[in-house]
Amino acid sequence: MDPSFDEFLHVPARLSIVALLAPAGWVDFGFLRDTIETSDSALSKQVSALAGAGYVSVRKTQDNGTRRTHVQLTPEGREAFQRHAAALERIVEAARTPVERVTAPDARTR
Amino acid sequence: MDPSFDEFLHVPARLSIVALLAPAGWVDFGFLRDTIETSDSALSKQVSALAGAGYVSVRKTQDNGTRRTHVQLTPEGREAFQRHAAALERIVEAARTPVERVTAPDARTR
DNA sequence: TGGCTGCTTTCCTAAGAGGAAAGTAGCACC
DNA sequence: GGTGCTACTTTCCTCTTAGGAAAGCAGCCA
Repeated sequence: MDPSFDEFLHVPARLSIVALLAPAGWVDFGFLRDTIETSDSALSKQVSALAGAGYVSVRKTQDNGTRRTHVQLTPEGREAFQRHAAALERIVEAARTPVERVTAPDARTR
Repeated sequence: MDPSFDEFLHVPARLSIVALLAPAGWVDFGFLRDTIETSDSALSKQVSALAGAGYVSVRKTQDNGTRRTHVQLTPEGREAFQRHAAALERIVEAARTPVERVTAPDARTR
């Protein structure tokens, strides 16, 4: 398989997080959770996993009273996502290009 | 999540099979197995799964001596794939479009 | 009848995802 | 300074699923 196909990023939960982060800067946890419609625990685990992979960085802030956690893609995370996105586009694109080596089972078929 | 995002098709093993079938007609089992570099058993299971979902049809042929199994996308399989591919493109595209609602943790951060 | 090819099925193990609920850190409030 | 609250985080557990290995099977040839 295409080496830039990133199985780790490919899982839906992770793909949606990273895709949402890609065009943004720091995004807060609650917004992420509500937008991708997941639970605190599921999101927290995925964010840790992404942070562990070096794909996102996490920052805690305190704006008088409210404490929030923000997440941002790291440069490596962005690159990984771009590579994976490119791999996906190649797949989708290849799927549009008729290929040879098709063994048509014709006549004496059953 | 986008309703046309097809989790069943999204798994890499299935995605590669379907993407390979998309531009082709009948493709034979051995070619499929060698191209996507998987095992007989893994491929057989995925093909059954896809057939069970109505996404592919399977045909056995016998050309004097050699017996082969061929697989083809069904119209539903093709549509499902196109929908999923479109969902992927929307994700990748959305990732390029800057989004509002980004909570920037600036100054008093830590 | 036995062997071979080309899948198919079974058996098993291991990974991983997510729900539920308990845990925790920092701050506000009294 | 203890209590509560908010905003996550971690643990525990269960369930699903993928794939390797190997046994099974069907058709055909010799």
